[in-house]
Amino acid sequence: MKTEPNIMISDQIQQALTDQIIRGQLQPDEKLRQDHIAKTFNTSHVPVREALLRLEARGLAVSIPRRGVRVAPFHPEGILEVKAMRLALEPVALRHAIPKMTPNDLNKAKKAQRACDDATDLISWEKTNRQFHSAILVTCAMPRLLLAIYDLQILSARHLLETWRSTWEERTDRDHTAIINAIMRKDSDAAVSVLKKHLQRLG
Amino acid sequence: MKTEPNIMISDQIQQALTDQIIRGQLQPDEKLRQDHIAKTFNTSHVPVREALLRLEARGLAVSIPRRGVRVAPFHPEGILEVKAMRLALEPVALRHAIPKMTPNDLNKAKKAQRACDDATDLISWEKTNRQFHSAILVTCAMPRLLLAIYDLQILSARHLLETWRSTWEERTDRDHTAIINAIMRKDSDAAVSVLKKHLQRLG
DNA sequence: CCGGCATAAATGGTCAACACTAAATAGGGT
DNA sequence: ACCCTATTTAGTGTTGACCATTTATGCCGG
Repeated sequence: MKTEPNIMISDQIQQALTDQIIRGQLQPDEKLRQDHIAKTFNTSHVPVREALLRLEARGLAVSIPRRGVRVAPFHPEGILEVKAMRLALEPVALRHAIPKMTPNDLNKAKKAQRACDDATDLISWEKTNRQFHSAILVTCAMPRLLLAIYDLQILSARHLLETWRSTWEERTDRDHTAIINAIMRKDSDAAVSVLKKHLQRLG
Repeated sequence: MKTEPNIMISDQIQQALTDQIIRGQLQPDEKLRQDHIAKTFNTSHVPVREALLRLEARGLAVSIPRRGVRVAPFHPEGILEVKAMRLALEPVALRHAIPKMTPNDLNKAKKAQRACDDATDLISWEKTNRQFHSAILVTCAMPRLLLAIYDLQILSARHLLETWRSTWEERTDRDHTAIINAIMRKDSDAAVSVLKKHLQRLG
């Protein structure tokens, strides 16, 4: 009885690197050298290659063959693009999710909302915020769509943490409560419309 | 003077495998064993691993750690999901593309349209059809969005070739001409609306 | 004949060493 | 001093071997 998932080293490396990139510990355009990273994880550089490959696929890094991988830079157009894609995809997920939501699902969403409002620092707020946005969508049961949205949210998070690094203040998000309320009324149109406004406000 | 692109073996392997998966030469759920593939490409299995990893990220394969990679199966829900995502994303790209289109871009789109109508067999039609759908969107200049759409179109193509394997007949696509006409009038609303109907018809 | 167990083969993940390329450094001519 | 070229250095991409785990095979008792 020991079905541990993700024993693959490259997964752990990927996870660690995404965190570091999101939080700005690895800065845009910084070189990601395979054997250096390999040393810090006590592995060879092959699993690192795989992790970097996946980071690239997810838009967190850019690679030039034979010339190495770098942390993806911020382009204003890139941010706009991510926003446009979230604006297109998240409403689809939400519309599919709302009719399927059980009371249990709703409770989880409410819990995520509270955790988000209770956050006292920027990085824990960002994390709980992402969890809230996922919580209201998971019920749609569309794995590919959810994965795409997840990656876009990661990209947004990076931008968010960068721009609000020091200007963040504790607050309760009225949009979130409005969305929850609309979901409780099973009013998809209202929920989607609030979500759209909410997404447009960021950035 | 020899700037050959794609010097990485894994890229070639990835390309070859996507083609084979799309065309059904590799069937759903078929096992993709690393060193077998490696032998057919005269390489070791590490570049194959990388190719498979990317196939998985693009939704063409599924992998279970320590248990290997298989060609992604067809799920009806999966098809629906891809359709919903294209329906959400392609209109965004089209709306951004139309205002930026130069006469040159338009000509390329028309050329792609003609090539598509002139296709005499299913697989060449599928290819030109995809090229048409890309041609009307590239001008939006949103690389991440275009990449996402590209992958979704690949997924659609697989389903398309599978379902129409023998029931395909030569024809001219009226939707395509309607879209082109709307683009020529710079009528984004009309173009998007035709595109949506067009995408809904497939599947 | 069947099911379960032990053993063998196959396959996946990792590693250390190699080949080759691009960048860094040093040298030499003007 | 400067620019151009040679040589060193660092880093990427690939290989073949290695170990661990999974899957197939064969054996045994029932």
